[in-house]
Amino acid sequence: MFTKKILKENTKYNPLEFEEKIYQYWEPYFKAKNIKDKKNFIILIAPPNITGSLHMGHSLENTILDTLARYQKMKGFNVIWLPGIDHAGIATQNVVEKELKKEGLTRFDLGREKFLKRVWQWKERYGNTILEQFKKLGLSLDWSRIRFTLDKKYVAWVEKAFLEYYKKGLVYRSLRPVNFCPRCQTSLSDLEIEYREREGFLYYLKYPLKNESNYVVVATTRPETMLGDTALAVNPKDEQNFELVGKIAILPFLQRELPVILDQRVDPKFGTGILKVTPAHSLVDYEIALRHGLPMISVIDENAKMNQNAGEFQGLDYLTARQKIVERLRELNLIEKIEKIQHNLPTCERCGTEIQVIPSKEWFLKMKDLAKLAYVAVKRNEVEIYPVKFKKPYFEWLKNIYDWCLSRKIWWGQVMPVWYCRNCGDDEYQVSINKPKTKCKQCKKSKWIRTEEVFDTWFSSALWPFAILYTSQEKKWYPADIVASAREILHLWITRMIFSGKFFMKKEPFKTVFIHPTVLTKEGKRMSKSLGTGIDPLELIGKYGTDALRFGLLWQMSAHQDLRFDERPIEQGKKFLNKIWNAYRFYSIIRDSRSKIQDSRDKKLSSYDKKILNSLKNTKKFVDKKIQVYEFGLALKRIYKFFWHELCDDYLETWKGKSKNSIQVFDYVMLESLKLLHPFVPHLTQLIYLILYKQKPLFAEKFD
RNA sequence: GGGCGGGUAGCUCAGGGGCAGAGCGUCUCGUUUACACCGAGAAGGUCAGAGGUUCAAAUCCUCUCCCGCCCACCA
Repeated sequence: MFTKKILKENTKYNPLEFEEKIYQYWEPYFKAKNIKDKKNFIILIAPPNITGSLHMGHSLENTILDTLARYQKMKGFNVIWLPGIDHAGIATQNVVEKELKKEGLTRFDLGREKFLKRVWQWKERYGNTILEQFKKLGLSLDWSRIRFTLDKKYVAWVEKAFLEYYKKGLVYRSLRPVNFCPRCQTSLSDLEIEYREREGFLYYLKYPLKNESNYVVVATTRPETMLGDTALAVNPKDEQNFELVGKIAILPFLQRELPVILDQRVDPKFGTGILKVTPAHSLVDYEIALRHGLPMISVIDENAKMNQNAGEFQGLDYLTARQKIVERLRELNLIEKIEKIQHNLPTCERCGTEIQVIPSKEWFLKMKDLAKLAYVAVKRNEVEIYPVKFKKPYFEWLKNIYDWCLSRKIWWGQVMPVWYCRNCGDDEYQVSINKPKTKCKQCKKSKWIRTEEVFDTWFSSALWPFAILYTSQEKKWYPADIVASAREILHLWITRMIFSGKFFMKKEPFKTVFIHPTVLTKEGKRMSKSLGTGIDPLELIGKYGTDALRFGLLWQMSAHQDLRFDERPIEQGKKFLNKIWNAYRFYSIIRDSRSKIQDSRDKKLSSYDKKILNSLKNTKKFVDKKIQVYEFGLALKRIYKFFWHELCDDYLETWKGKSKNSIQVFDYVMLESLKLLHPFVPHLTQLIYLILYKQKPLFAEKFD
């Protein structure tokens, strides 16, 4: 199929003509299996979202891993690397909701069941798009084992894990203020919130003091939450306001008595240094309330409207209520001043709606002991985080961790194995995978209905390593040797995998975490679709081919430094491919023109032979050293220099005209160079191998 | 606010106490049978600024200025 004719006739190499064919040729050889006498090298993929489309981050991350995979294969390891995708709760639900919106529908019009059917349809149709795009990167993944986080087996793992946590007393249900998106109608974790800078006002409100003609001035951006105030607080170091401590302020409108307390979370420099404590609608205030035993009074509901505790303002939207309250306070002469300020508004990462903090009954996972497991695993180097500078934020996060809110009130996701009593409501519950046979303690009946709450997506992906690697068939594949990840999911994903693995498997899920560089724009800004600063890797593949893209990315990559993306190295890569192509054309011509017998008589090595052999040896040594520390850029640059300048410009030139070089050395150097190039520019080197050498995958060859 | 990193040739970056480097770009020359997606060569730098340590600083220390990334968050 790939004959010498191709090599002879093409003075230029066109990657677009061959790369797809080469990939098809490889696919059967990507199958993962256990091999006797070979040590495994296991790579854990970061499953992309089913809504995703290939971006530079994926491209870099997986190019690094594929290069490593091929390199390790050629070093003699049995490499295992399985593909998978994540159902990505809110992200996916939002995509389908957007689709519905075009038809003038909301998910509530369809109802839960029909909506979920629709999401599954969407998943069947588009869910594998990103994996198809992964193939375009040339990744050596075993496509016969695609895993999905809502596969039957996977779902079973997640349920089992939750049940196990529950039995050990680590799961609890509690009323607690959570971040809530009134549009998505779901609670959100801190990590799903985006702070957007907006112009707003800082209102200085007067709270009269009990039995005094004086008043206290409190600054707030959200006057409507005052109706839920249960205290005022000042910082213990704040001498100016210290005299207020112990006094009682009176809440306007509702006449509630608010004690003035001390708490270190208060910033004495903000506003007047006095904080109004609203435990139901602020996470910081809730923390203060816990410390001081303050009551929690909710005044805003899940639709961002004022509820029955809001007195005369009940039923108003929170913004309208804010206006009304300010108006009324003005009438009462209880506003000192209003200042314009820039502040960061918490918004829903997915839809941009302003977040409301409201109390909600949610399921929590106690983090104290689990955090310790994760902490110790890295402290003892059971898990190596590289570059090491990421250890510090890792430890800090674990030290200051809060309990993890596991439940979500969206529709798309894995439903929790929780049952509520039909008669008595959600205060009576059972945690069980199947419908419980027990009776409700209250009504003594057995009318259980399953909850509609789903798990936080990250709870499910935290189990990814053993859910995909530790199946009956492939038990030996846990733990993995390496996982690569972007910086921003260190806590969201990596940390949670570590304690999950330690808790359930009693063993770390991977030995090494490589936090790879972030791909920035040429101006050094973040690449982002919404900002329009992203560059589509597929376009670049269409323009230069996959090998060139891989070359360009790796060329720019350093293990420690973020990369400002530049297209020129990709162009350079394409030129390099042509150089390689022509070098082997030349080799083929020379090889054909000399008979083996004639040359094998000459066993003495020329100075050129010695020089190139020495250079090859040094290059290999250098490359090996750099790959071990993930310096793929430096490794590639060394190979480039060796091949282009030392091999082509100097050594090959000595084969023109009469040559006293050894043909054995020539053969050896050309084959070893091809192998050395392969992990970096796989398609081209494979093509040459098929033409000039064997009908075999090049990655099955071992380095000499 | 906390943490991390960067500022070296026109551009992208390497180097990390001992003669300032690479690739791309620019300029000059070269159409000899692998490749013009090429070859030979050249120009181009106060290593952000100031101070210090040292026989010696781009490199180590202190400060200043500028740029960025991640996390937290302003009531």
